[in-house]
Amino acid sequence: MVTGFNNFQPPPPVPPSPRKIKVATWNVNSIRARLPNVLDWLKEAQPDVVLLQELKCVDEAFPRLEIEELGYNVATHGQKTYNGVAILAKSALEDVEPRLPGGDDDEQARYIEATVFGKLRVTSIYLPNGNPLRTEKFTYKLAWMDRLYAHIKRGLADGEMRIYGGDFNVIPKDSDVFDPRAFRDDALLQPESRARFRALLHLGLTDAFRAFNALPHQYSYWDYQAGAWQKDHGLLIDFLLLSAKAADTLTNAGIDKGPRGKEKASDHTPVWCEVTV
DNA sequence: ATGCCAGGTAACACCTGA
Repeated sequence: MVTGFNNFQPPPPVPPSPRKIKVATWNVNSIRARLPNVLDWLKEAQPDVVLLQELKCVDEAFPRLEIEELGYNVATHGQKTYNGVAILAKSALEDVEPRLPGGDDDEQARYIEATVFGKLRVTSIYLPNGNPLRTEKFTYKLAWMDRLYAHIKRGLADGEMRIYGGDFNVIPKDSDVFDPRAFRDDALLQPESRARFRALLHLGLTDAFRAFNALPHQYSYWDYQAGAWQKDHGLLIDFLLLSAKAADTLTNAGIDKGPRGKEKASDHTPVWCEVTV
């Protein structure tokens, strides 16, 4: 409506415009051995949130300063020699929770979650490998997956934006491995492991990569041995699983194979997605 | 059937990984 000269009102403060952010997961196989590769990739790929696994060091030994220098806040849950997970974010990290409930005597550092960008709950998961079969390692894997299922089911009840990312150590389908026969007796391919992974998806989670890429034989891990990388003998075992509210904003996802081809590479490569917060 | 390769720890061999 046209009004007089003196009716001008300043526009209301511009609401913080929706921000598209890149979230990635990467099993680095020792953060100290991988630090140059990780720093190079952070500068190049510019992710806003990074879920790391297999730090292989205690919290005090994590190269916090070098990563903070690139503009990230850091939350770690490490332990000596094995496992260890972290969250990096170009926002505050709120309500950091370093444990998966239900394992009172579980000393393995395989889980950390935090809220980033004030509204997105992210989790870095290093799911147990479970090999060899018919040992307590496999039963531990399945029990851990049962704990994860219960925790995610509770978490999804509030309908908020959540991303559960990490190394799930499950090959969901035969076409997610170069040769399923070679893994017939491997914990990653067992029906019990696969059923539990499917059950997570059936809670209503969206596999970010698979929302954009249905091709078979797309991998996130290649063994160091037997020229697996050169022959593209890989596995798809790293995932970003999004709650419905997060998936509603999902605009892209992919696997960044660049880091796997570098000198001193991790055996895993980053999986990423873009969401809006 | 086993080692292959890589990292960590500890000690110059062994464990774990997937």
